[in-house]
Amino acid sequence: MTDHATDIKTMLRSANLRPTRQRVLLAGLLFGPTKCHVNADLLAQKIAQMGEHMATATIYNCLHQFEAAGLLQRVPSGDDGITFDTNITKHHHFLIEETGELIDIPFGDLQADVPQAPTGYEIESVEMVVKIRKIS
Amino acid sequence: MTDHATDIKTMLRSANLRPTRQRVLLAGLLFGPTKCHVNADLLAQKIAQMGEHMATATIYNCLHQFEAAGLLQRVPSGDDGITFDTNITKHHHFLIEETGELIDIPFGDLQADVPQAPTGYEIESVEMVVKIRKIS
DNA sequence: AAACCAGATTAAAATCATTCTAAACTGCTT
DNA sequence: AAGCAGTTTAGAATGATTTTAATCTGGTTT
Repeated sequence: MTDHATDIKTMLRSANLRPTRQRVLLAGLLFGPTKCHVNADLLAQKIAQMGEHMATATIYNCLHQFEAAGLLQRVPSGDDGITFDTNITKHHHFLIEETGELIDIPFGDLQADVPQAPTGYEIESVEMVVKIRKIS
Repeated sequence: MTDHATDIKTMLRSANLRPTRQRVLLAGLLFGPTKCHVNADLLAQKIAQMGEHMATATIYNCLHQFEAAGLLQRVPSGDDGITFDTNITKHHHFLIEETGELIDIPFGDLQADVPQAPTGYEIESVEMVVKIRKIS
């Protein structure tokens, strides 16, 4: 077994997720060196390209489990369904209007003064989306 | 006809929307003095409470037309469908995690330094959502 | 290494908000 | 009063996500 596969299994076990064939395959696609924004459909396509198969429900299950384990973050998306981000550091996003594509904004580039939460509430997260469009 | 109804018809005409019975009814619910966050379902309920009826498609049609006319803004919502805001001034939102309820944050309370858009793109909007939850 | 079982995967059906369709209606102009 | 473009409508369609209930599998115990 490659070191990479070992790392992934270790990561999954640390998250209290049994390293099943399906979770290892998905984690391999998601947790490489390159950060990316994905949805269930895109992953299904990649899996199909590899000649593999996975039930749609399994893809959703795994994504939600990875999210619960803090390995993924949900990000806002234009209109189309649920999008996850493998970059779990604090950052914001450009959203290209025409295509729905997301681009990370490093956190340092976008400082915001957050107001006090209403009495009795605590702030959970601050998420900024800067919608942009091609200059015509 | 009341002045209020006249105002609404004028508003609709200014937006190049014929003041049909349905649009006047919806506009009456939406464009009162109190700003609010609504979705199609909530409006259907209010209409039912008034003893009126309107096709679901009509509610969606009108909301999209009002949005296109700049009378409404779309706002991010937890998970549940499309939400519109009758407050069309620049402002951000608290989102209560447990309930999905939105609370306006006056723009002045939340200043952000927005980074330059990628080359060839222009900034369309900046939208910030501060997720909060009840202190346990 | 066989048995076992909680947890995982699966195909297919269900859900449900939103959109589409195409037929009937209505505000406005003539 | 007639005519027409624009509206509304009920009901069907869509499509992403979730549920279901049966089957399978990783890991532990014997």
